[in-house]
Amino acid sequence: MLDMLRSEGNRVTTSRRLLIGCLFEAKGHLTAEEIAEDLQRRAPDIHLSTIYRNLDELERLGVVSHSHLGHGPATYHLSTKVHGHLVCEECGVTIEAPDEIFAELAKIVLKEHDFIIDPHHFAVLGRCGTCQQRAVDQERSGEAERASRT
Amino acid sequence: MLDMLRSEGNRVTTSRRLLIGCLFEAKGHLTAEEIAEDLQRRAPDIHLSTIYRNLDELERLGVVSHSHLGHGPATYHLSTKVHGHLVCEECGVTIEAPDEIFAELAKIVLKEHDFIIDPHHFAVLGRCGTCQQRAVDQERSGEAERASRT
DNA sequence: GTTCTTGCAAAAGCTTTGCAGGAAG
DNA sequence: CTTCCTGCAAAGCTTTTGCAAGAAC
Repeated sequence: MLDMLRSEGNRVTTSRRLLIGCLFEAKGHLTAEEIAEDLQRRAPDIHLSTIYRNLDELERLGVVSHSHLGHGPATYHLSTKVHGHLVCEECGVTIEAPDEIFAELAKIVLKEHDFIIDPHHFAVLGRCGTCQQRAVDQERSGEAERASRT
Repeated sequence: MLDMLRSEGNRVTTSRRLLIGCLFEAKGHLTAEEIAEDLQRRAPDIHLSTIYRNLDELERLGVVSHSHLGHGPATYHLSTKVHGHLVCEECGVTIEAPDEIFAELAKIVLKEHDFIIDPHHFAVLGRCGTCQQRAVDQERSGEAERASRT
């Protein structure tokens, strides 16, 4: 990947080496801020703006992608690690979903709208099982309360 | 809807009347800024922050929703008008999609992840037919150029 | 040496908040 | 007359940009 940078006329610098290392090791989804904290442990004066610039560059080269998992900052990861996300609007939990779940949607949308979906860029929001259950429970206790008042 | 506001202890004010009117007439997706321009034609000193506050309030009451159609500002509309969106990452065109296209995805996700999706909040990004075609054409002319150089 | 990168500071874009005066009920 | 709303100004958060000093090649 460093060679790839070089061959495009880009320089191989400390911040880029560390950034790429960080992305390789990363388990999940890192925001620019989180990446900054990580890199700054090894090189304290790497600046956030440098990280944004490097992420942009790597994204242009196609090796990095970002996703939006809800309101709040974007998250970055290697393009090789892309996958879909389900994010609960209530508690914010993020579920990583295999791409197969989008197969049918992709097919329909291509046929009906001549549109190729990229199901990774934006998460699919909704409500997780736990929060559904909580909503049901609250509904029930609300009913009980109303009943007890009569 | 004005009665609904009143019954919740909220006041019916000029800005709220105009805001609701604007949302009823609106064809598509309006950003807060666009709503502001519209209302200010009738009441020049309605402030953007007032609009944000009113939209939040109406959203809390469940009559307004917002969606994110890409990078850039959120768009607001009556909850009765929600629908899915396909947005081209390249040219930005927005296609309104009927909800049926999400039926299969919803079913799978519920079964596999006990998760109820809300397919309206975030658009589905991807590439529209026109931009696909353009990419193919460019690829072809690139090939031609490379060939002519040999 | 030339060109690309960086740190810093500042600004941009969208949205939220504190406050004091004003309107709705 | 009490409570809620509003305009304004300011700040918040994420991301981008201009610039001059510095590093990679």
